[in-house]
Amino acid sequence: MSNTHFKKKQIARMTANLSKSPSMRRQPRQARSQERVNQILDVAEQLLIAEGYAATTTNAIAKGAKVSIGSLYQFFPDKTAILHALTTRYMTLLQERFKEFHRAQALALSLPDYVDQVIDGINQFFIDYPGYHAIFMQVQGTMPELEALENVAEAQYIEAFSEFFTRAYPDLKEVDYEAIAFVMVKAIGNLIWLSLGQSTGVRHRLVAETKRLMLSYLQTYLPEPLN
Amino acid sequence: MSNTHFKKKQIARMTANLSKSPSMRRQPRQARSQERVNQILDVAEQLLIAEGYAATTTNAIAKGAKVSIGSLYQFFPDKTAILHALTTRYMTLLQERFKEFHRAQALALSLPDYVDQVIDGINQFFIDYPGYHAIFMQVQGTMPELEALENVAEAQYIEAFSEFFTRAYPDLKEVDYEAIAFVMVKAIGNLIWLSLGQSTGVRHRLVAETKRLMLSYLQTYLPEPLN
DNA sequence: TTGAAATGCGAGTCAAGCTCACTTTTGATA
DNA sequence: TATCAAAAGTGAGCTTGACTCGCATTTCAA
Repeated sequence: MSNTHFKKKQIARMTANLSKSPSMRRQPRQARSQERVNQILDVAEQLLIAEGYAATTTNAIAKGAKVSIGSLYQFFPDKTAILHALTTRYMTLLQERFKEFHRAQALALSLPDYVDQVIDGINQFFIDYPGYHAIFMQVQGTMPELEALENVAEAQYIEAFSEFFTRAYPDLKEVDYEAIAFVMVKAIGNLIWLSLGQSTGVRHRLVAETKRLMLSYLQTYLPEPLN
Repeated sequence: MSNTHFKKKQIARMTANLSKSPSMRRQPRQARSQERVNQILDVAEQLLIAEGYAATTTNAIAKGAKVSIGSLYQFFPDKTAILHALTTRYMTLLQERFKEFHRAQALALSLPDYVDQVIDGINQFFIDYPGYHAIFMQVQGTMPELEALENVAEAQYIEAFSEFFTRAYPDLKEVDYEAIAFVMVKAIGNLIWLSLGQSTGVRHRLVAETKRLMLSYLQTYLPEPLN
C-alpha cells in the first residue's frame, strides 16, 4: 500500500465533493453524457420497482442502460447515489406542486377546504408517480443520505404551511407553527403513504380519515370555538 | 452441479420451514445452543447499534459472539434472520406491556386519560429500550419479512384499541373501529418514533402534540358534542 | 463404554460493488 | 482539414462479505 492510499469510501467522498451534486461524481459537460445519466436513472427506476434495491445490481443497471459499469461509476460514486438522484427527481416534482398550490390558491381557502385540498394533492402525487412509493418503500431509513435530503424537502413544506397558518392563527408563535407543521407533514405523509398499499375501498377511507384527523387537530388551535 | 442442486435462497427457505420459527434454521435442543443463540443476538444488537446494518458483517457477529460462522448459519438462515429475531424480542415486550395496560386499567379511563396514558406508555417503551429504535430506524422497509412481523403486532394493537372503543363509541361499526385504530397505531407510532431523534425540548412538545392530535381526532367520533 | 446424533468448525465458493489502466471520441486550434 | 489534449467510455479483474460443506468434536441414551 502506497502512502497515497485511501479507503474506498474516502475516495468516493472526496471525488464527489469536486462536483456540485453529492450524488454526482463527474458533472456531465457534453449533452451525450446527460442522456446517459438519464438512461441510467430510467433503467434503475424500472429495475428497482421490479426487483427491489438489494436484487438490483449495478452491473444490471449498466447493462440495461447500454453503458459500461465504468461509465456508470463515473457519474455515481456508489449504488446509493443512484437512489439519491432518483429521489431528488421526485421530490423536486412534489415540491413544485406544493409551492404552486400555495402561491395560487391556498391562502384564500377556509381551513376545511385547505386541509381537503392539501391531502388530495399529496394523494394525487403518489398516484401520478407510483415509482416514488415503490422505490422509497424499500429504502426508507437504510440510507442516512436520503434522510438528509428528505429533511431539506420537509423544511420547505413546513415553511409553506407556516405561510397559511400565519393567517389562520395569528396569535401563535413561531415555535408553535413549527410543531404544527411538523405534525402535519409527518402524520399526513405517513398515513397517505400507508394507504397506498391498501385496497381501493380502504384507501379512500384512510384518505378521509387523514382529513378528519388533520382538520380536528388544526381546529384545536383556533382562537375561538369551531366556526 | 448435481440434480439435487437448489439456489441458495430456496434452500434457506426450505430449511427454515422445518423448524418452528422462520428466523431459526435449527431449533436448539441443548442448553448450550440456546446460550449461543442469545450471545449471537446480544453481540449483533451491539454491533447493529454501533455500526449499522450494512457495516455489520456476519463474520464480525460470529467473532464477537465467539462462535464460528458455520454455527451462526446453523441457527440463522441468513443475515436478515438475525434482525428478525431481534425485532421479535422487542415486539413481544411492547405487546405484553400494551396488553397488561388494557387488562389492568384502560377500560375504566376517560378518553383524555386513555390517550394520555397510551401515548406515555409507548414513549416510555422507546426510552426503556433504545436499541429498538436504533436498529429499526435503519432497516424499516428494506426487509419484507419484518414488515409482515410488524403487521401481526399491529393487528394486536388494533384489537386492543377496539376493546376500548367498543365502550366509548357504541354506535360505530366494526369497519370504523378498524379505521380509527389503524390511524391511531400508525400516526402515534410514527410521531413518537420521530420525536426520539429530536432534542429533549422538542421531543416533549411532540409527545404533547401527539396527544392533542389523537384526542381531537377521537372526539370527533363522540356521539355528543365535546364534553 | 460406545456409537449415532447433535453440534461445531472455518477454509473456500460465489457474487456484487467498485477500480483502473487503457481505448475511443470530441472539439478547439492551427 | 489535420492535430492532439482533454473528456468520455470500457470491462477484466480486484475486494469484500454472505453463505456452504465436508469433516471434527461433543453429547447422551443404552
